Amino acid sequence: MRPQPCVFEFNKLLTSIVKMKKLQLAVIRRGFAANKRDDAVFLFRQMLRMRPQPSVVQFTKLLNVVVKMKQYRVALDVFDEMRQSGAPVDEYTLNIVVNCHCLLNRVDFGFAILGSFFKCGYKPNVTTFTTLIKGLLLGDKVGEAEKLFKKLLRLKLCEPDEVTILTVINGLCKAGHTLTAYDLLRLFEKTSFKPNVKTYSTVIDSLCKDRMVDDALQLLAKMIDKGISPDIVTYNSILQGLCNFGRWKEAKDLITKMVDYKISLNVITFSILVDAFCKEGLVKEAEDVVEIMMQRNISPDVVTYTTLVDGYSLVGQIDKARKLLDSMLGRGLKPSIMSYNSLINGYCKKGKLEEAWRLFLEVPHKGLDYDVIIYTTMLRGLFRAGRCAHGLKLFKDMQAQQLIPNLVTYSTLLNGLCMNKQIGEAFSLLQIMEEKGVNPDITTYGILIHGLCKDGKLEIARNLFNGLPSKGLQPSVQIYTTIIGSLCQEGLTEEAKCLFKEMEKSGCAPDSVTYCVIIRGLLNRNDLSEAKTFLDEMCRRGLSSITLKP
DNA sequence: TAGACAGAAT
Repeated sequence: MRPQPCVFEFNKLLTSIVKMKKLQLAVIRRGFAANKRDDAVFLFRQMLRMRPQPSVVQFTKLLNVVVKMKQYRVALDVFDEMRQSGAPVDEYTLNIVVNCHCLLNRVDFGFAILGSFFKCGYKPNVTTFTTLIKGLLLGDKVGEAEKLFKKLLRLKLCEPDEVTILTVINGLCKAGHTLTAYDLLRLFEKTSFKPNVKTYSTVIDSLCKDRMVDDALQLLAKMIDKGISPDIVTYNSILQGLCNFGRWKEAKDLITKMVDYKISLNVITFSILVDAFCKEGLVKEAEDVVEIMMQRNISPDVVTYTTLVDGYSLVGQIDKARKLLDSMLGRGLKPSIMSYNSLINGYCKKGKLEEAWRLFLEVPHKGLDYDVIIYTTMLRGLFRAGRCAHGLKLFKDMQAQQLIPNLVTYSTLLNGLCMNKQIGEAFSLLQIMEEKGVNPDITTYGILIHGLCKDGKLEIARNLFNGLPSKGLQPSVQIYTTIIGSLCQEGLTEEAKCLFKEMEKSGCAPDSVTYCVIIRGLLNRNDLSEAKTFLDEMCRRGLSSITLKP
């Protein structure tokens, strides 16, 4: 097996900054990656003992390695020990610390470090303030970020640079304020803070992700007008936007254009295409894309293969999914937690629960940490197989592991309970989730309504349904369809027809399933003419009619 | 201190 990233990083650090043979041996003999915090602290203490003492640059490098491994908490622990032991600290070290606090969503602690700057005789610089702005936006504190930015200009605390501008725009986008970011970008165009290609690409990407692909295309035209050439990142964002909304012809044309403009397609470009084909269930085409990229000497990465594993799982080709995942190690790639999730999901869908469970238990032995999603996948699998007690135990286990169940986890669990006719338990759980501050959404209510209807508790389902508007929720097509179907089953076709009309009036367009459900209900009551009216209406609307059993 | 690719709920 190849070295894991953390061991690799530490070894790089050792060879680059710690030249003492004895220390290297000690560290290697001890074995890395047993505990990231301990390893970092151990290395740091060894450095403290070295004579001559390593410089501040070397201590800072150690911190940087820990940060690159995304172990922000560990980096802060090491920093605390550094200070207590009187290790040298400079403005670079302090900026790293500010960044860690921000990435841990504690921008307040980040601001507190400003005091340390002054105490140590340093001045916070443009990096410090840019990092703090990033931290504020990470916590969706848009107003405070704006205030800080203006303060920098007013008090001339530092000169914002290209990174500052990008950080502000990117922070707004990632906090879900794409249109604010867009307006600000247009505003910056008119000032001396000219946005660069990265800044334009960020907004283009965010517009695409927010379903505003046409606006993204317009912004692309505008940046070209201003003489800023889009690069591979810009095009990849647009490509993904087009693929996500089924605009295949434009996606194909974009690729042609990229080739014409001599933009070299990279592993991400191809991964986007693999993903697009897989989501459509076209795994053969996805395989072809992988083949083409290899012919071009572009190696598929963990994401490319994981996407394909997910594609195979989606279409039920579980053996191919397994083989591909197993082949990753041989190719020098370490499957991620997402790779395992996709495969576990595939096994669960195939009903191969034992295999899924075996794989789930293997996760820690692969050097990976469990996350909320993989637990949710496994929970779904267990409940689907009717193993409720096991599922509930796993739900407890995940919380014992400090993993906080989210809306999807609770909804999955509610569905599992409902499908196993444990309606009472489902409602108790609903109360628990609300107490924990997880607010049910329309999907959650859909699950409960569906469960109640399936269990013949139409009255309770209707009450829940009627209460949706007061919760600020608009019933979905599926929910209307569920209730209409249930009414039909009870022979209440008149009521079903009323609800159908009500649904249309509320602006919720019935789909082919809704039509089929009501047509079947009418046929069962031998109301042939009424059924024909609905059938004609359905065809008139261009909805494909799925087979209707007479 | 800088932008683009993958996983869970009816």
